Amino acid sequence: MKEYNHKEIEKKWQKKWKEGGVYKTTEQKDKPKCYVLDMFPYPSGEGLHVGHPKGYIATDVYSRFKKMNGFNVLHPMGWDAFGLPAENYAIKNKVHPSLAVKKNIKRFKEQLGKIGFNYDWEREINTTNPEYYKWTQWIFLQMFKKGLAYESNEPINWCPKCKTGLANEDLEGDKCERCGTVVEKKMMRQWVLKITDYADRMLEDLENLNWPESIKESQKNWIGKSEGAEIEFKVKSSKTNDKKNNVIIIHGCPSNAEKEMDHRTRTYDKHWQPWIKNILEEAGVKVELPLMPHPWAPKYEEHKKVFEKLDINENTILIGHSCGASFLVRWLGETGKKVKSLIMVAPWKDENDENPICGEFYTYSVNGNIKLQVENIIVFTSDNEEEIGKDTAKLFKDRLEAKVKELKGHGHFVQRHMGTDKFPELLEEIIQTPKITVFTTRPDTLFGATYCVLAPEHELVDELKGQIENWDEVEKYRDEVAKKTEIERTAEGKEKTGVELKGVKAINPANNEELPIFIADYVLAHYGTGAIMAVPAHDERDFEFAKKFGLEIKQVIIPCADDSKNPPQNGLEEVERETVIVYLKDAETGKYALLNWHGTLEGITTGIMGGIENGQTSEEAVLSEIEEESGITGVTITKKLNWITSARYCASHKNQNRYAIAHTYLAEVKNIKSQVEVSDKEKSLHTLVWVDENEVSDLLTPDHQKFIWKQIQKTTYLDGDGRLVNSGKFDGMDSEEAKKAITEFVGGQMKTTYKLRDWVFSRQRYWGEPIPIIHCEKCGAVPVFEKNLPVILPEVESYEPTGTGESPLAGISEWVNTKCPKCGGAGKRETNTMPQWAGSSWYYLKYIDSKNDEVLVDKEKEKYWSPVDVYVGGAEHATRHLIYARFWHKFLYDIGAVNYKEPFERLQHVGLINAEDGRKMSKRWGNVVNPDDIVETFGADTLRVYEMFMGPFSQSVSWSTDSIVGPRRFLEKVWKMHERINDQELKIKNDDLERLLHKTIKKVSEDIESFNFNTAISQLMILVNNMEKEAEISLVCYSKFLILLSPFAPHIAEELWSMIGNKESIYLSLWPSYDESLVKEEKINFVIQVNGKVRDVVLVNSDISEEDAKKLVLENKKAQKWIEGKDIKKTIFVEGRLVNVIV
RNA sequence: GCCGGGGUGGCGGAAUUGGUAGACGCGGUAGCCUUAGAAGCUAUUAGGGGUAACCCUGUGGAGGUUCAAGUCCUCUCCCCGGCACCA
Repeated sequence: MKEYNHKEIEKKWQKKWKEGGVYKTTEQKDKPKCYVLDMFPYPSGEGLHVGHPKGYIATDVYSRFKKMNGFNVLHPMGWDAFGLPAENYAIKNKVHPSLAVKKNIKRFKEQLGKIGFNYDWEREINTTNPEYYKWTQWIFLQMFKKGLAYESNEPINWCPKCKTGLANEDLEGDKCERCGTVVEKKMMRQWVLKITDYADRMLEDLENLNWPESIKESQKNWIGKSEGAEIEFKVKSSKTNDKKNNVIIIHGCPSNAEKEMDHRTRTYDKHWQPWIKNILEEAGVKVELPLMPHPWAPKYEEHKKVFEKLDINENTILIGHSCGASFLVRWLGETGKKVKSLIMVAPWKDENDENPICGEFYTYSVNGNIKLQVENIIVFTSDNEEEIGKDTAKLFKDRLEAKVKELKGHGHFVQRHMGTDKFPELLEEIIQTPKITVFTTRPDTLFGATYCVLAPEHELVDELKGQIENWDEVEKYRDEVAKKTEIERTAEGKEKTGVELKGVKAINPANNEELPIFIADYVLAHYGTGAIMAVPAHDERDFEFAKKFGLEIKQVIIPCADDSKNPPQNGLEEVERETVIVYLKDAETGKYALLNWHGTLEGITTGIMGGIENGQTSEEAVLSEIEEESGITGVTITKKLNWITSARYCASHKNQNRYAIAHTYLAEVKNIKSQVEVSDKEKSLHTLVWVDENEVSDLLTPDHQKFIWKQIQKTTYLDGDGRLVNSGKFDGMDSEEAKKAITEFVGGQMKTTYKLRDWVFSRQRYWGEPIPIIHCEKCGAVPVFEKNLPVILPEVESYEPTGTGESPLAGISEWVNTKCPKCGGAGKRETNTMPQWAGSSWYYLKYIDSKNDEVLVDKEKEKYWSPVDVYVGGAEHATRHLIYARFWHKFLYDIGAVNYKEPFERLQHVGLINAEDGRKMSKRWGNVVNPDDIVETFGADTLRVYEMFMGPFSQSVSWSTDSIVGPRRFLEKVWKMHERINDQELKIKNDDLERLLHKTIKKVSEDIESFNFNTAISQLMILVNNMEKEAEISLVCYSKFLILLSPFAPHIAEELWSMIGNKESIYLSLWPSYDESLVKEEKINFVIQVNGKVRDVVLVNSDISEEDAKKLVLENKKAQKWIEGKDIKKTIFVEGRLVNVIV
């Protein structure tokens, strides 16, 4: 028998497989399919190291296994060759990227070829082929057409070394993920994809994917959904408002004019006009409310004289009520006077109204043919349908609406009777109050907001410039912040900084309190609304800021802990109690007094505590409780805790649940001698103990007391839910309920916010897909006609980045200058290219139909092969490739290009292989192991088995050339065993071996399915070790074993397979099945325990009955030794496993 | 800080999901074979005690539940990965 010569065997079979075309994808539609996919590599110049193939070996094993189990298998490979790595390599080595890529691909393919993969190379794709990127461009165009690709001018991440803009996903902290350079913010026109539109769906569909939990978490985190509310805070200025607008109110004709008029002031106090005048004047608006002549019988001619004397100009807002409104319309129509706004309040009366005075509106506007020079018209129609009749009201409203549209083209209608006391729309129009819109996830804490913070960049700051008294200081701070990088701004543990905007205040809409406004860099401009309400009592960051700036901290949530030892019982009445808890310190020893409770509360340890009696202050309650429970007097209260806490528990002696609100104190006593006698009753309830400070937390038993103790030591904010306090009518409400209630109360909006930002999609580099857009002066950004795709990446003399923010493509005028596809005029091509992630966002679809030039992918084929059944790759793609690809896929689903909502059904992480020194394999460290060398020395099969055997597949491990001999020895054994095959003997003689074979088939099958390759191989080794002991090995057993081995070591398996007389490739044979009855052991090692300790192990039939087992124990000498002379209390029997005797 | 995954011999790692802890492999030790080495083969290899039969201890640490805990619960320490002033 010849030696195991791996070189010869591997070379021979690799050639035969290629020539025989065994790995060509089969597509019989009646068979189930299995799409097994690797994350395709970018072909770097360094070639493969030994870590790269690990994932490819796994997919190879898996797909071979599936193939032999009757599946049509799709297992393709391709190249992700656009992007910075290839381009930088090309620049460094002074070759054109396309040449470099070609060369690198060739080298990669050679290296992969030596390992013996079953890839179907007929479906190979390359993202840099025009036939491929035609479709990448096509997808972009579809997105553009759906409004998902847009141009934007925002500060983006600019890497000064790579000289290109980067998406958020391309950063590691504040550094470029590629080169480690700190990125800058740079304003730049860029293409952006609206990935945020898909945030919710990507989040939702994550649930059903068979993906590692860690990746799902990362994606959830990255998408960062949080639900909260947007709430508006009005800004009040202490300076008089310098608004240019003046308001003139023209009252109507009160139904009872003479009676209602205050004859002394000659105004109508009971009407809304003086009220609104007050509000507006308080807000700094100049208001006139002229008294019109003959209020009880108004006449237009009289009004006209008054109008002419008023200061009505283009900044004027006119408010007319009833006939006042009608006269104004007529007057404006007649004079053509320009005004800013006309607000008509209930200018009603139908045209048949016999009162000619109020009919003016109809005469001169609805029925007349006039033009008004008014910027904005607002009409409040009456909703008092009873008064004017339903039909009339509707008719009137419809006509009025039509008329105003005709007059101005816009204007809006609010159906509201003016007798009510709220008309915010009206006031908004006039006052134009600046507002801070904040985003919060905790609207329940609104009453605890004690200041507001804007991001320094917030545009409201500019708007308020005139009102801010310390503008110099504000500007200085903004400059400082602008200079910092994101990381410097957000570094943890950094002292909070900020500047108050003096002269302006925010109004808390919940309680109308005036709050100071700050700008501070702890508030980020790009998240939420760029503004927050600060609730220092319940938010860590606000708390720190408030402490530093000495701002008010106001508790509005009482945290509540249900006592786990004594939880509230369902169905019992809940009684609220005000209580005190005090932690008393002995000033001399530093120890604290705690109570160990007795009776029904046995086992409970607390601080000194008790209820506050009627008429007592809480301080008095503290002193009296200490005296009653400990007898100690002369106590000084040293601190009242800022926070009120609470607990719910069951007071079983009173048959009630209690909600105890606890005021907490620290107290100290200097001389414990001055004691009074503790009553017997108190003594029977508890014992006082003194303990060290660091023991207190461990000893306290009720959860909320532990919590309080922690709060005492931290003196910090309270996060979490609870009941509301200091919150007006919401006091006592649970925070969860209050979130909605308070948001509604202040007219806020429930709102969902995401951390995910839109995808910055343009790169200012050469080596990428050209963005298929033409810019035309007339038509703007125009898509290239689909029939003109692909837009070929032109040859260029210098492909190095320009650094000016323009791609090298911008320099090729003959390429840039083209015709606008829309108008035929002069147009310029978009010169930015797509990022590296573009081509990889959909490549898995092209494998399905790689040669199709008509469509992206044939839908029928896609329906058969999609989704990818198993996708194998590194965890580093969690928040880039895997988010982008899901986004594109969902988009393609929406436009009907694909059949399924998700691209990758199951995802498996491949753990990295580090170098022997534990570091990453890298040229830099000189610790790279080249697979070519391993294949040369040990063989591809050994490499494959070793990499699968190293450890759990998803875990990273260090390479060890020493350990590789194990798998090699294993294959040698397999090889040598061939000598002992008895090909006459078809049956396995040895029953045990047959059972082991079936067990092995089962285990290996299950383990490959679940990617536990290491244990599958270990089981194969066990089988081989046992087969080795046999003098003769049956052909059946050996054949089945070879099939089990073949996914891992295809070359040696194929060679031995043919040596035992098979003509067809082992790849085409059927995976063996196992007999369930043979998987179970016939005899088992049955464990005999005494008191839970193993005392003996005996070989018995696996179906031993409980009675036999018990007998067995009594007969067992070793067990008897432990049982003798003792009573058997209990015997536990576990079927097929053990018997345990308790004595 | 938050989220996720871990911690088992000298090393990589198994453990039927609560039932013999250390499978399989590397390494080590002793022996066989050999002129010698390599390879191979045999035995042994968690730690401690004992001539031995055998006994005790043991899965980062401390408690707990259970007849029985690497596995479940509570607290705690350490390592790896992700996110990080996200309101």
